[in-house]
Amino acid sequence: MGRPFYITTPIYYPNDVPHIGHGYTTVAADFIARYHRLRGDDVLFLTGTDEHGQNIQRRARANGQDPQTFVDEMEPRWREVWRRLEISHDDYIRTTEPRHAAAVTTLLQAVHDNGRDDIYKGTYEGLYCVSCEAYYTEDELVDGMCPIHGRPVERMSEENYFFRLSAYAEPLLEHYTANPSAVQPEVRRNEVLSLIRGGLRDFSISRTSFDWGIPIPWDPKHVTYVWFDALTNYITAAGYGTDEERFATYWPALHLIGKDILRFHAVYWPAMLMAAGVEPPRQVFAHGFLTVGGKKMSKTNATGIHPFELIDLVGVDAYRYFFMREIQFGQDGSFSQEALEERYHADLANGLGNLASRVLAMLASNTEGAVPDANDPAEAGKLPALVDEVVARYDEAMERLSLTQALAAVWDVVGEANRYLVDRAPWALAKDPGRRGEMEAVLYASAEVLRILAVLTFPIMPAAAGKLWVQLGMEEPLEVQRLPESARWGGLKPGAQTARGESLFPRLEA
RNA sequence: UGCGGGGUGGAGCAGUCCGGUAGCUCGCUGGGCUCAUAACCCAGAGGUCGCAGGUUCAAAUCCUGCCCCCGCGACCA
Repeated sequence: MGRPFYITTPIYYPNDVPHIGHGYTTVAADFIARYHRLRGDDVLFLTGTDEHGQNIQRRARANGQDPQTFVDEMEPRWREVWRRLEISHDDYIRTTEPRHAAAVTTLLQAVHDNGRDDIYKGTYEGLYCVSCEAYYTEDELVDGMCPIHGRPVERMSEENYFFRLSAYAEPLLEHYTANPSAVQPEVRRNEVLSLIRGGLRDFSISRTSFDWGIPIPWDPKHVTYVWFDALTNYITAAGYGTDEERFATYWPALHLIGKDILRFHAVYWPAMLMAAGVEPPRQVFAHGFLTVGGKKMSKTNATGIHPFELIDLVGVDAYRYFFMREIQFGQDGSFSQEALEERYHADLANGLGNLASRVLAMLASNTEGAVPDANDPAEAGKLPALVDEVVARYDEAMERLSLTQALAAVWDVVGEANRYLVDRAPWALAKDPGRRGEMEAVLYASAEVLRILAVLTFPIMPAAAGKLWVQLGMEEPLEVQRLPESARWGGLKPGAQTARGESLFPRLEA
């Protein structure tokens, strides 16, 4: 097994409707995970659902269901989305699983017992609706009334356990000073540092006002509240509290998140782990948000687009490619169907797809589809050197999570391959029997570059890369290819039988 | 009011940290090619880098002030 690499997405709320924002995070994580597998790393890629809390309990009740039945019914919609987006997670966690209760219990107990009194009893105050048996925040109220029952809420207080976050400002600052890459990109790191310097308040980690959650081990009248439950999923899946060997192998993780939950991942979470004597995450990377029509995507302004709408339009490969290529990973970016279609045509149909089409067509008409025995890098123009350089740039960009740059590098090869064809004009060479050898060398180089492109695009476009791989007559599965070996010039075997097959990216009909 | 992001050719963006010929994609104009998904290749037009000062031999890039747009302060990536 190779070097361990653990990557996570946030866990999603079962009752949310999946939209392209959720898809964005998860596709990015999948791209990174697949890339690391291509490098030969021992990857653990985790996603899942966050199924506890008063919100779930409230909604289940409104549905006349018990919470477990409710989440059991809602949760499969998420797996369906991930299945259609070709998400290759190795593990899928539901916070209602027994292994998660075990990890949360172990973590809480470890913090509780750390000898520094980091968990203590305090009083929580809030606005309470007796009918819902739940607290609301000021903003959730409608005209000062409970949004569900329309009845007045009461200011109530209850005893809660609190986590002494305030004690961790210094340790966190030290950690982030010693590990500048632990929060990225740079803007987010600065944000976190100023947040910490601005002072940290202890936060409440338990509730007695509802019971849909994991009991506090030393005081089971209390259930664990939000963050101590949700964030812990990342170590649960790595084996914390159940499989120490697995945990030692994979932890610490790279957490991919949206910038909205930065504070919890970069402040609360590492502090919780420090308090329990567990190593903080290796890196928290917060990407930007998608905007639609200049506005942040949200349910309220009806800009929440379901991934299936777009998959049906351009296919899953183009879907995945578009978001990673169009939007500088880490920054906000706008989505529009026009941009999606434009990039589909420019990069995929006219770019890679058409390149494959012209090369395979020339092989079909000139060598009956067989790869000519004519590997001669000297006849391959700039391609072999460019491929080497691009693979290096690709690696370097992926390491920095500059996903957009990594893809741009790969498309430099597509551009050069198209120029190479015009330059060497194999269709003209084919008319001159005396230049048969030269034509074969050019066709070999053209097909070889396609083979390498299939390897490089596999992490972002697994289905299309696989199709191209088969069209090139490759026998070994694409899944077992490894970088950098598989990107070395000359891997295409003479005599292999290529086939034109269907277009990789047919033009969209207007 | 507070915090954060942004204002660069028609559109969308990179470059700003570590000053020194303003770059990419799309679109547009002209030409080439005809293997290919009316695709591909070449050339060209088009920008006083939000505004005003300042520092400097030199500023999109550093400093000061101002204007405009957007997001956050919601258990929505």
